[in-house]
Amino acid sequence: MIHRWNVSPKEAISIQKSLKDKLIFKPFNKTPTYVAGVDLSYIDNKSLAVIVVIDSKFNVVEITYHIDEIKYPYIPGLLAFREGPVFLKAWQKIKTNVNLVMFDGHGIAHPRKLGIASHMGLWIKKPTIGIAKKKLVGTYDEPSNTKFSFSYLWHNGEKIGIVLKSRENTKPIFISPGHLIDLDSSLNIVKKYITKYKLPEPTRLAHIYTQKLKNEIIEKE
DNA sequence: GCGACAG
DNA sequence: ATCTTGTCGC
Repeated sequence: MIHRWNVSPKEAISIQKSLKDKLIFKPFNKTPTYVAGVDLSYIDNKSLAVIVVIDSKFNVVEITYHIDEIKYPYIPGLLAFREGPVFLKAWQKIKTNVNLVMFDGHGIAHPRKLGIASHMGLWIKKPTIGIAKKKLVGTYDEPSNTKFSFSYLWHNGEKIGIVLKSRENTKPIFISPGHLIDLDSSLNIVKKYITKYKLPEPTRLAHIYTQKLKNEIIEKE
């Protein structure tokens, strides 16, 4: 336990400010054997977290999930306080030795440099990367319409992420390091997991399974 | 005060 | 995230 989750928005913000300095950024050049993707969906008053683990050939080797009551509202900048607890419970069920985790949301591309990917990285002590579909903070130039062309996301005078055109004729994705990895390594790893779709396989598959599981649960009620 | 605002 | 069918365009 690093801290409590049942906190007010003000307390949450102070927690983020104190955790930010614990982040570590370093090169990650090895080829990961197992990479996990995380995504959530909502059913009535419950949230469903799904973790998909794939190997280097993009084969799914493990899937775990956890359903819990929604205990925190969605507040921009405090996403981890809404989705973090559910993810952590699903994470406890993972048996595979995961080498890196990709999250739906930002890493350090956050007002206090502690988006959900960074925050969760501190909890699980694993390299993490944030993959977001929209920016939260920062400015950038629109990358050209060519696969893998990119530009940097800047905030307060520093490079906090990469805006990548992962596929032609599609809005770019925002990549930022979470924990135990740096910006350049994050881009290289993510590119390796992009096939013909907008999102890298870990996150893309997690999203598919979270929707699939959700529908299976809905028809049974 | 106004606009922005991950999922 | 979620409510929701077809439709335009690469």
